[in-house]
Amino acid sequence: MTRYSGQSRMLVAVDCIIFGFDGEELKLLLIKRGFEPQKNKWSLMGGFVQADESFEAAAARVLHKLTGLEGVYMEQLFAFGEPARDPVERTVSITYFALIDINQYKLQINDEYHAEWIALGKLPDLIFDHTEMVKMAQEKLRYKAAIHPILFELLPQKFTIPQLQLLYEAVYDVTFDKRNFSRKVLSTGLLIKQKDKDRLSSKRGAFYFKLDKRKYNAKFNAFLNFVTDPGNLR
Amino acid sequence: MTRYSGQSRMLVAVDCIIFGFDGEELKLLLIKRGFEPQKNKWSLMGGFVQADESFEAAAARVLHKLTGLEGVYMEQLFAFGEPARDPVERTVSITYFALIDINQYKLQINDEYHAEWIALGKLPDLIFDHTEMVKMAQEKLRYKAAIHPILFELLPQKFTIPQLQLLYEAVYDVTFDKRNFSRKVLSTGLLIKQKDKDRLSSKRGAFYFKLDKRKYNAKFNAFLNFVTDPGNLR
DNA sequence: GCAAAAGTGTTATCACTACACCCATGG
DNA sequence: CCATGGGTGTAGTGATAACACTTTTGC
Repeated sequence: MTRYSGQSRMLVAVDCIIFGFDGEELKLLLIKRGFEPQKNKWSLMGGFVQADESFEAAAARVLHKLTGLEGVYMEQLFAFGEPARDPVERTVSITYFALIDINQYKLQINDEYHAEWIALGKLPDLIFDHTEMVKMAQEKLRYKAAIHPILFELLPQKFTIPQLQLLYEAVYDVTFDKRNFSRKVLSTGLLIKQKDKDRLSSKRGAFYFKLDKRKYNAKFNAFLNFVTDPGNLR
Repeated sequence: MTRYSGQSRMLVAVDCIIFGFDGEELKLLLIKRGFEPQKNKWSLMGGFVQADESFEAAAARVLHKLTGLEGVYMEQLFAFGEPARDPVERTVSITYFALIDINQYKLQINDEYHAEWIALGKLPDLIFDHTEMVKMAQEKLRYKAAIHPILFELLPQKFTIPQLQLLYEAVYDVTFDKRNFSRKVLSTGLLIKQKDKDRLSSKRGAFYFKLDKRKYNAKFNAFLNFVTDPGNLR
């Protein structure tokens, strides 16, 4: 037996929802689509899965092609498969969301795509069902970050507690009490205080911290209940 | 433009991980695969996605064909796409997990498939990557049920609190204190006490409860923290 | 009348919230 | 010397966990 007979075959693509944080806002890395249909419309970065390629490999390849980065935090989000989602022909999209340190990709590695960081609050119309994908990715980010310490993936290796707080506040669109916030993060034991300070954002300067990678891996599942009511979870 | 050129097209299937609870154990509804390769090996119920069919529709169709049921709780689990996962030809599998009231399908609607309920602890070898799918489904069930009241989907409309407790204990493989358990479930306000009792499982009899459907929908996202440490979440 | 499961209440501990002041520094 | 953001402590409240006895009834 070499083939299943009488079944239809479809194109399979991956699309990447790439999050970054610039210290103020959550942003997405979007591109201008390079081919028809909808050429030059805003779009997620994506690509077709090759015949001998896994989804993860395809997503990593696509992300690398755009940013030059490897080893990025990525997670499968959802498989989109409405029959008419791509008007050209039936194409299934396996979506991945990625969290990257925005400082690792401020310069355009590859300007073939005209990529830009765009704040989540100011998204343009996107092609096909990409807006729905983004919405789902944002919900999943909120959901997951309430339970697991994934937001560190959006920060540089060395970061301050006020920076971390700004990030959580941007993700959930709330404000936290800084005393309670710092107590809570520090009580996880995931942070290692550094000797040096960030002197850019204040006169006094704020101590840098690093993630304790060992504990991060060990406690990834124990970091429950970070945000009490993260809104619309799913 | 009528086709994307130079890309390979793949078969797309859905596979259903169908959970049931018989009052003692969590079980899966498995079938004996009806065609080559691996004919007569244990397998999840699945089928190819048709040219004009969405994934959800395909999963619902497959579930209905096996059980005769409609309107079942289903959720997309994960897209499996390793190039060699099906030795015949490249086939992508979009998996769905379903929670059904086992009493709705005790009789074989369709014995074309030789379906059987098999306890999670006693699973046979399954074809392809179906064992991995089951493992992931079980993890997701634990994860999600710790946060949302989905386990009610596994019970009949009328159920008792001791039954519900047995279900949670089976899902997490732990035991709970019955006083704390009943206080906690009742405090959600999701349950409506009935006038009649279940007299089968004890001499005294236990009151039946029903789900308050309105509150269930409203509080679906507020049912956090049911289980304190549900083990390996992801 | 006894075995078997249902049902219920109290106390101690822990985690979370709210809230206000001092510190270090660059200008 | 003052404006700016960094850093810390306490008290009140609510949720959770541990724990034992009484009730009902079929046999």
